[in-house]
Amino acid sequence: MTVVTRFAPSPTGSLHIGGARTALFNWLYARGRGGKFLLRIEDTDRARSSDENTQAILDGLTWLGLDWDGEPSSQFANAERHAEVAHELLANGKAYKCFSTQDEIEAFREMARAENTSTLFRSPWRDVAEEDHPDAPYVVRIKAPREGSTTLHDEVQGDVTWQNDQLDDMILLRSDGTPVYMLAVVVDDHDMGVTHIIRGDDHLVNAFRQNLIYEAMGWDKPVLAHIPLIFGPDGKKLSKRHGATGAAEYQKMGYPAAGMRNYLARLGWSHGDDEFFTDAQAKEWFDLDGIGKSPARFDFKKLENICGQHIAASDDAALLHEIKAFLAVTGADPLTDTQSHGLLTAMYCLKDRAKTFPQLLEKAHFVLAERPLERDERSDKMLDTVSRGILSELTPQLQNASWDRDTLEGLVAALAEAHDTKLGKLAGPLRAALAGRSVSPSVFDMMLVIGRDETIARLEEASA
RNA sequence: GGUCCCUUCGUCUAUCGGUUAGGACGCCAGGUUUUCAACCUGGAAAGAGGGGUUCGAUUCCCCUAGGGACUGCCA
Repeated sequence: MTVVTRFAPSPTGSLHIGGARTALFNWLYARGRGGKFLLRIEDTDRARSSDENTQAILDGLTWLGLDWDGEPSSQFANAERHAEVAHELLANGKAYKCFSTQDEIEAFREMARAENTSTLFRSPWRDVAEEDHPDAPYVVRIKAPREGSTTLHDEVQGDVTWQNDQLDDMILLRSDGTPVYMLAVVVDDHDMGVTHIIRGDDHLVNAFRQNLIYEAMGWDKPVLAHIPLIFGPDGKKLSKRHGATGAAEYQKMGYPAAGMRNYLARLGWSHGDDEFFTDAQAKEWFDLDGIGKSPARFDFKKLENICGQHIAASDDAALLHEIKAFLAVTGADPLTDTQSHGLLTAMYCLKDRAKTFPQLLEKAHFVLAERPLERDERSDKMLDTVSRGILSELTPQLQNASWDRDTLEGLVAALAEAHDTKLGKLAGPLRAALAGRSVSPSVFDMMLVIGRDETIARLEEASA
């Protein structure tokens, strides 16, 4: 049997970080098994759904590298099919028409709340014969069993048992004939051939409601896996006050997608002691029984650490490509060809010192900037008269030196010795002259990257 | 309120009845060092509480506490 998973976001907002992880789990599960990963936009709430949000979700998934099979489907577009199923249920007596008005139901709930009794609405129309029906608007409700219990097996939560009298006769079709989410999900999942439903555990209770429809239609039930939610650093449900909740925000903060995938995968799932892994390993290792049952808190420190490892392990050209995309989403100026080329050349000494793209770019200033270099305050202080003098001695020596690391190191070391000081004392001013920043790669790496002419030009500029 | 789910170092987690309860991030101390980052060595740090079951419980069961989800003609 081919595995078919799906991610089914509702476009009432952009891609939430929790949703991103749900998508990731579904993607890993399908991709690791040669299965399909489908995307379904649950846009049946016409008032709150928007094309902009749908696009934002697609963009978020694309950024994360979670590619889906086929075209994303629209749940709203399947409304007729959903209604058809409801009518079939109506025809074979598994569902019924309920003429209770919303006001009546609300009045009942208020009373129930006041009396502290169950607010589950029991429709008086459940067993009323067709000929006694009024000519009035009605909703279609499913006939839920009121006795016994139902046990559902969940790959994460284990066996979960629910008393049937806790289930209400949920609405399938609204009084305007449109289908409701609970029906749409089941019909779509069935029609799309979904074999494994991996979703947030806020849907665990819904699984019992949806089970009613599977039972009534006699359909095969998919494997269930309800994964725990992600919390903010304070242990509360992740919300706006925690700062970044949308996937796009992480993209704008400059975290590499591979690092996000790795970190998000480790949040709630584990494979022994493995912390840092590639996509290929994640696909191979990912399994439902490795998913934990308790909610996990989001930890930026660990995210950064993992991201740093991924940046260091990345291919230079791929990194450049991703950095360009990062610049584009933040609205920064695109790199010129010269800058791109320089960044690529310098990548080897940049990528193992940064955890995010902004950090990498900061250290890349020496190769991105052009003369005259504007210096920050700290590096400006480095260039006092004494160090300027020493640097000016270096310039002529560089003129004919062989341009390799050993030679350059030797020259600077000798210069330091001549002035009865250490390399460490010279490195500061040298760095200031070459980068105009106090944070950068090794001074020798910088010289190697920008070359002899530019090095001399910058030194002359600094000692002028 | 009712129903359901969850609970190992600060955080993410390993353990599938017998371990000095392991790893990672973070933190602290020391080392290396050319800034940053990295690296090396060492260290502090956990089974929510209470009952059982068992020769033996972090592990199985129950209760309590805390947290969460659901309880819509939203998804």
